[in-house]
Amino acid sequence: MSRVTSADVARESGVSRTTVSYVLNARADVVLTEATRQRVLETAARLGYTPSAPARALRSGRSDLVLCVLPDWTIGPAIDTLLDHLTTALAEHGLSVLVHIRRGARPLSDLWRAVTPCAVLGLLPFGEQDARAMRQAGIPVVGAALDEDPQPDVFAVPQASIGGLQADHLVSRGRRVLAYAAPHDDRVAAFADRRLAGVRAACERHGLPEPLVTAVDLDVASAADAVRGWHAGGVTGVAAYNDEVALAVLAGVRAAGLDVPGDVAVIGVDDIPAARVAAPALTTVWQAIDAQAAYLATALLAALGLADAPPERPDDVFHVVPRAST
Amino acid sequence: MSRVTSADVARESGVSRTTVSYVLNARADVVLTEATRQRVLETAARLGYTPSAPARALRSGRSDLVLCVLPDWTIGPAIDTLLDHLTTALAEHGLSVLVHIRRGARPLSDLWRAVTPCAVLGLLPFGEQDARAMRQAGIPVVGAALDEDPQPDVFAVPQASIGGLQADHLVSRGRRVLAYAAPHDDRVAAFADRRLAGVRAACERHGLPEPLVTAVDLDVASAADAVRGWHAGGVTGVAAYNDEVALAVLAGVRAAGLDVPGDVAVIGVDDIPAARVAAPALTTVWQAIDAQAAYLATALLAALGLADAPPERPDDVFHVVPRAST
DNA sequence: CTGAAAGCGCTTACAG
DNA sequence: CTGAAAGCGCTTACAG
Repeated sequence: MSRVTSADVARESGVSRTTVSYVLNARADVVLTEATRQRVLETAARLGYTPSAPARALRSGRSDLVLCVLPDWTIGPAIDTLLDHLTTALAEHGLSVLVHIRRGARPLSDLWRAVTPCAVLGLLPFGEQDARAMRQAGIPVVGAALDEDPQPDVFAVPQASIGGLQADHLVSRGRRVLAYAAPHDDRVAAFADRRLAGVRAACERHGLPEPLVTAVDLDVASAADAVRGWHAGGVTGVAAYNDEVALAVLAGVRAAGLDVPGDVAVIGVDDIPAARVAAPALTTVWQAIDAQAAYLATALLAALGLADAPPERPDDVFHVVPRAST
Repeated sequence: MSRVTSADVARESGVSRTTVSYVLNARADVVLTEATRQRVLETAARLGYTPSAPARALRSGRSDLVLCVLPDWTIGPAIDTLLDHLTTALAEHGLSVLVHIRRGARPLSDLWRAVTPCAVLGLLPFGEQDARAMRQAGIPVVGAALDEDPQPDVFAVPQASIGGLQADHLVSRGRRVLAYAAPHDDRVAAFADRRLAGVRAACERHGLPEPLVTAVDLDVASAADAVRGWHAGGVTGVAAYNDEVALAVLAGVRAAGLDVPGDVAVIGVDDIPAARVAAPALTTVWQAIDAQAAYLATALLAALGLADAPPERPDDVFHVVPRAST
């Protein structure tokens, strides 16, 4: 049982491969008799014909694969949701998602040259050199990035604003001395630093002292140490890098014999399922992953000339979900 | 700046494309002068030559893409880790991972026929028809599946054993009336049912009554309702589908004014970061995702004749991590 | 309105 | 030891 080709469909339909190609690609500029069209379509379906992706790619110099480059750290549930949405949205246009997890400093160029994707979606900042080379080769590059990326076609979630939102919320709860619970994982440092910058800026804006910054491991002992340090420094509000760190801080506060939010208020980022059922329920920053995914998908389709409409930047990208911990 | 082809390398090196192909594919059965070999290698590097994946795929009828089929629900952090490991392990052999998230009942056949992957990795059970068609087309199919899959080349995490482990642990803590906290999400029903079956079997083995089964939403109210029901039924130990459900149960116990583990012991599955810092710290079943990923990668490479050694089934696939909640 | 022919970039029998 | 030629499956000018 070898592969069914367009030649098979042509022979069975009594037409040439050219005609088969015209029919199957629904070329509007070519006029065909309806009878021929129907016959070819019917034969293709009956034979279970699927065009060979490699052959099309070789012919056109462009595959129908979208190369999706991920950072080598896990963003958590967000990345799952994002990929899920992207895969679905792109599949509707016949595009498949090829996931590449970026490891070490191995150059991206080998991969994209080999795969000849029709577009590249970066969920992390590329090296400038890689991006330029891809654009030169005519491959649209769309990406999510950190806030100060200068590319106009890059959708950046303003990480600093997330920190600002956290700080503003703590201030609205009457907290005047803040701390930042940083992650210990260096791989997320780029994100953590920008969120911290947002907290810093907000403190300055509100005329508060600089926030105390402490790295917190995801265990009770580490968090309790941090909490004791902050308490000694008069801290009454803690902005955590994400919900996992925030949950560790909650545990640290308990271990230190203090009360949330009485002694110290805590706010995270992500709204993971565990946040809602924490003790006390964790206030957090919710991110509209769906909207971000939809934006990226549309931006990508637009870059390929496949979108119905240009992408609309989502406006409510994130907001505070107030709960008992603040 | 158009693509660098093997013809370019041939011309620059003063040899034929045949020779270039022989050198670059390091064919052991062909003897070439070392000088020629070096010259070709050097030219290829200087020109930045990358063989066209589509062209190779068209020629050989097989791409270097591994199609990885995921279920349409998110398994959580486990899937991230798994993909991460797989991508890395396969990249060492020049293989790329193409992720496909299964949606609805759309047939898999279109995708694999179009992509012509060199292998398919299923992280969910396939339809028997799809699997047979792929095997007939000569595409190795490797997969993780639920426990009672009959295929010998399928690596199945025995889901029922996870439930059994949970129940055994609760019994070892002196609990004689158990409940099962099931997820509300139908998409994970296949997993949940098998884990529950394991709990049931363990209860029978220990001469305990049938476990009470209640679906628990990931919020306090739903969990509190469930807890009150169980308490009225004399339940003293709860096995939860996963850690997220278990954390909800902890919150429900608190809301119901009861004590963990005094009144009721709780055990989850996954060991997510939040489990360790929960109040009280959550006992859970740890799964060796790394080992599973390594096994799958090796099994896949073996099926392709690329592995150094046949895969060794990991033995410690999971074990209980005892903490304060039991 | 439809077909014969070329060519995308690669590898591999087959000759020299 | 190396080269000329064919062919993987597709699409698209170019002729009829």
